[in-house]
Amino acid sequence: MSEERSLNFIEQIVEEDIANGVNDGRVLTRFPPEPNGYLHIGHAKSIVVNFGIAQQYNGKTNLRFDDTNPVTEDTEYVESIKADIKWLGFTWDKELYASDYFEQLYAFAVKMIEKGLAYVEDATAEEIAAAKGTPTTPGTPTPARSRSVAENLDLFQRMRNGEFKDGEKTLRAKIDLASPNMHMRDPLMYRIKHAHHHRTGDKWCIYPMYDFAHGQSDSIEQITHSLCTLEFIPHRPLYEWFINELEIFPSHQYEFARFNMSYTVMSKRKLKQLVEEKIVAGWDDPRMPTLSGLRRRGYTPSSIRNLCERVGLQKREYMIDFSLLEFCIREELNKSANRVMAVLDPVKLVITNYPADKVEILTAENNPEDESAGSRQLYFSNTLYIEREDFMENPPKKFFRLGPGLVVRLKNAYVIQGESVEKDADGNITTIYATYLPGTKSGEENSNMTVKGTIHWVSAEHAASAEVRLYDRLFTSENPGSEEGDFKTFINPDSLQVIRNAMVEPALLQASPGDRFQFMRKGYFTVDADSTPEKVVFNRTVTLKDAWAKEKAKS
RNA sequence: UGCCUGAUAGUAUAACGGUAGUACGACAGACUCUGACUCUGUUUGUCUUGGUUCGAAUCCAGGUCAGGCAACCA
Repeated sequence: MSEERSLNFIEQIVEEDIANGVNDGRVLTRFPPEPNGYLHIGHAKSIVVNFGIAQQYNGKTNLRFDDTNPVTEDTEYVESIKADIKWLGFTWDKELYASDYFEQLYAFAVKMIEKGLAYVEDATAEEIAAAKGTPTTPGTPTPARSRSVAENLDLFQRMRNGEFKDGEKTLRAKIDLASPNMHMRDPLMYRIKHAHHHRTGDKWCIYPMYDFAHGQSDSIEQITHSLCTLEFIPHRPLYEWFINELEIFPSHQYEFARFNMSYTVMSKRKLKQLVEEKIVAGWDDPRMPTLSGLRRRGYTPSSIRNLCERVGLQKREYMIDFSLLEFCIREELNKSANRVMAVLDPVKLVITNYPADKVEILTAENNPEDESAGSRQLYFSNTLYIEREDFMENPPKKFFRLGPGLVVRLKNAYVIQGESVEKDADGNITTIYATYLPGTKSGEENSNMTVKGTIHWVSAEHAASAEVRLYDRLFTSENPGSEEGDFKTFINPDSLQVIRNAMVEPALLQASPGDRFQFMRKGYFTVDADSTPEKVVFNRTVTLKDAWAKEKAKS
């Protein structure tokens, strides 16, 4: 067979661990989203990594919601996250919540206090920050740092009891105020929030911080390889310090570079802003990089998985070209999507030498890339709609379409020759007149005559009207998140164009939401959930590559 | 200024001391009843300076550049 794909650095670590009998060769990963927003394509990368590694090495993956901050989290997000993971094609072993461990985490905190490694702080956020020093100057202890174990135990119990207001007290680890790693300068373990939690309700008014919940949850679940993104590297010493001092199962953290893509933003905060300020229609707006948005746009789960795998896994930061995502979906849809004809910007074409009352039924193959896709029937008559841009009155040399005297093939039908046009008062073409060449119908004796161009069409009398939504990139800047100022100033004003009266093959009236088609010469489209029996709505997933557009752009 | 990461064509990735290869993009051409698909070809790269070695993208040292870290966010 072909040579093996080389192992990425995580696979190397896992294989080494298995070879050395670490955890008896057991592999258990976890995907730990915070339920405070919808999953995006960056999360897909993390899902593919975490679930993929486990699958590869006979392991399992837990889905664990990192729900330690009640004010931002909600069950709406829990449900969407679960749906998106399933859609991507992955199955988790256990569905878990960090909030399931609150009692255990509380006991861990008590243990830290008893060991003299945690204390209740009285200082405000500002005072704590000031006393932390700077990266180059050590911090200074607050008076609370020298409290007795007994007093800390009592105070922490009273924090839990609700005797203090938000922010009045915190629990801090007692580590090293002079550490060059700021995360080791007595980090917060617990804070007071009198807030309703989406799962524990009003049971708790103190909640653990990420650093005193994540690693401990990993350990409780006996996660073997805790895979996260680069920004958690400075947290690793703390992750290990807590596990070590708590003397609990030694999970290990490994970090990989997060997924970035050009012409979009990936931060949940920014995506949320787009939704809340109604710049997009919702989390599943087809322009959003969310999984629900990509789904509605027509992207397949396999195209997204494929993209994640192509990108690989490494520690250096990167920015993926939008064009790679487009390549992945085109590659798949080219093989699987049935071809149909849809005229997005219709202009009437009358064939003057074809009988006005005649209707022919022609046969068209559904997918030249897949014989098993079969064929369908098309109505042909003397009055058609063709694409306005497929006709030019004064065409340049390389224009292989219709014009006065120019010959072109109507896909699956006859060869025609352009004759004349009719215009309205403003000079816009209202009707194009042409003649057809008898015997040139697809399959007939003269059908092999060579013609430079082929255009798509629909029979005017038989066509159905449809709404088509053309999407383009949401931002005009390659990296809007890193630009100076408000990222919203780089919104692409033309990211959505709605066509209310496209003319399509009548059979498309029967299509269901989620169905995918190639509109010949135009792109790949999917049926939107907004469709009704009277009006089908199509979203453009991606255009076809367009050599003519490039040719035009040159001049 | 402290600590931590990292650096291979435009983008992304491979080569694990022995010919710098692949994909996407771009460009040129062939084919075409989709200016699609497919096929062929072209272009462009090891951050830098030293060192080790018969031999360095790879090992070592210095430098440069980029990113991260001083939330009661995760």
